[in-house]
Amino acid sequence: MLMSSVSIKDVAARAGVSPGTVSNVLNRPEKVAESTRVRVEKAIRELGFVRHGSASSLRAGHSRTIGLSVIDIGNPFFTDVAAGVEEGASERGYAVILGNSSGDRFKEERNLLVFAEQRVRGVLITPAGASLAKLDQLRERGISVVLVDHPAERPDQCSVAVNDVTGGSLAVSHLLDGGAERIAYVTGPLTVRQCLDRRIGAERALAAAGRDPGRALEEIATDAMNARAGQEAAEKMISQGRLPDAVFCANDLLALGVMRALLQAGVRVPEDVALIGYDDIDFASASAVSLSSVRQPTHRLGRVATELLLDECDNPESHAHRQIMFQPELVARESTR
Amino acid sequence: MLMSSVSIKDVAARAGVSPGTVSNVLNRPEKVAESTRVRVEKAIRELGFVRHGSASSLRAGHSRTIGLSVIDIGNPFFTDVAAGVEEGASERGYAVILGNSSGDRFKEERNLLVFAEQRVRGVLITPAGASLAKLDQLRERGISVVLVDHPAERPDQCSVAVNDVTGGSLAVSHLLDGGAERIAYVTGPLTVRQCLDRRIGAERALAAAGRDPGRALEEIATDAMNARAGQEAAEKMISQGRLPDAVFCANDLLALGVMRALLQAGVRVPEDVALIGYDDIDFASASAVSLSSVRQPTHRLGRVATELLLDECDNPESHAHRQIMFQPELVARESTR
DNA sequence: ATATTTCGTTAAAACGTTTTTAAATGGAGT
DNA sequence: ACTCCATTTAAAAACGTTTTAACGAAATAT
Repeated sequence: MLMSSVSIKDVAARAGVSPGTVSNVLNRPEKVAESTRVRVEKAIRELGFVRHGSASSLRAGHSRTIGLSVIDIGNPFFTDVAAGVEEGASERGYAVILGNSSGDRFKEERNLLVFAEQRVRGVLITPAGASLAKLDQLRERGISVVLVDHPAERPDQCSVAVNDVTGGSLAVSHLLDGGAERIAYVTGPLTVRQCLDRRIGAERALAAAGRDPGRALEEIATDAMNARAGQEAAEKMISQGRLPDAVFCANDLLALGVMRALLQAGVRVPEDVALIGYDDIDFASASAVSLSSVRQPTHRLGRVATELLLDECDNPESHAHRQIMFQPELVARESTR
Repeated sequence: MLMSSVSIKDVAARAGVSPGTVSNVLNRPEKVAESTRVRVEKAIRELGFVRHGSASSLRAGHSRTIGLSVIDIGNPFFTDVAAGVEEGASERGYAVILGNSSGDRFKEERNLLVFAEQRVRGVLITPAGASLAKLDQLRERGISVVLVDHPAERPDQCSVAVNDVTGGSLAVSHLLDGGAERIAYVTGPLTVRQCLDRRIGAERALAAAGRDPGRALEEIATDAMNARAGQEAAEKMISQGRLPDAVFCANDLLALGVMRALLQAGVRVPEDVALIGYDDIDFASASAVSLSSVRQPTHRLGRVATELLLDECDNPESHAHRQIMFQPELVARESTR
């Protein structure tokens, strides 16, 4: 039984070298003679030595952790992103500190504070509140930041996003192709950039088809972007008796909720009302009527963001800031046949 | 613009006190006089001081982070657990380091190593490999461990789980009530305890109904527990032309895959084949035919596990190890009508 | 008045690494 | 044998905090 902590000194003593040499074995193995290296490695194994990350990052000035702040860990979209991040980070030996902001600006700031205290190497964030100023404070502290699913406003920062205007256009063009006249847009708060951009895309598609966005598009904003909110929105539409020809939802969770409410009320999808969501989460194709959606390269989003971040951390001077914009893709299924 | 790092010394200088006093303000505010406290707090605010977590935990001997290792972050079951964990941890000022083992023993051990390096205060883990010995090594290092969704074998460790034997019984009894004669059990690897326990429960239900488990229950094991694996399993059943009356799946993801394959092949659910899953993930009720399932208190699982862990960390001597076992609950929907 | 306690504060020593500087070692060239 | 250089190791100084023991001053008791 190895008690509490065995330090680099114990390893050094056992291997008959100095602590500095052990450190070199750990961090610059090429600098140390083969024979001593194997001796040290043997001692490390025998003593079960584990490097003390705090001591290491205290002295080195930076840790091997990154912070990830997402808006809703319960949403498969963010889960996929998180999986991509975890994959990319762990491959390069970085640990991921997870923060869930729940779209709450206050919680988001608390996450950033925790990240700052932990002296994370960098932060990946899908910004929820207007905390862009806080992010600059992080940068001033030497913590790199990459925006995820949010295009950077300035050229001196990295970001990874998907073109939501295009996505909104794709969705609504598709509905128009199917013959829709009156379209409802069920969305989360319009302060959320994604929701706003997708609406802009929707309006462009309408305009391009010669329709008047003011008349053809009705907007129903909810306070959350989950299935419950979608269901409630649809129930309200139904009880008011003003059903549109088609519904475009700002994400799949909303759409699944809308679908549930419609089917329960005996409204046929897509015959009475066509329905399209956004994100193409795994479950979209398994729903009652398989759900048309707009697919985003979610996992890649997380992966690429992580690679960008770690590149910025590891090669600070050669690093060129990039704003990457992926393109979404229409996935037509039964709900818009 | 505040350059790099302002330390406790800078704060001390500004407030005209010693560094030790600043530390006291941070950690034992009651020990320091009101007047100096406000003076120090003012200096902290003005300088934008953020405590250096690494230095702090180096000296104090423990950090304010916990590690969470889950089997599949893409599975809503684990996502819910993770959300519960994040909630409980952040409320008490702890950061969560996320590790995804993907059911891979090797990745799991790598996660534990990262946790050990970060000197996390404790670890929450849904064990994937047979790394129980590794967990004892962590305990010897003074890192508390709470098993999540896995009952502890020994009384000196904490665990939080849901009774899977009961759950398996509930599911199969329900299928038998619906008139099923031949039942298929679509499961992940039987080395996964949950899968095994649920089968044991299934067999008990059969025995209790006077059936011969050897005849009435056919087992189809897959290598993963996601929708794709379920779909493939069902496709194989269909192509072999040996369809059972009912299918019990070890989780909802498998069940959704099975449902997709069945419906695509023109098999009616539940008329031709009844279907029940496990976990009652959000999407179960939104699927093509709403899915019957066995509900687990997922979010609570994560929350309670975190509370147990932090209690053990904060009150090491008064802490009593507990093995908490929740009871699952049957949720009957269309797929078993 | 002095002795004792209490309270608030400080100085200094850790914590376990990394990094820098200096020293030791050994081999080649003179 | 001697210098010179290259390679490898040793020693010591940081990094920013927490903590212990000691201290002075004020408050209370003798």
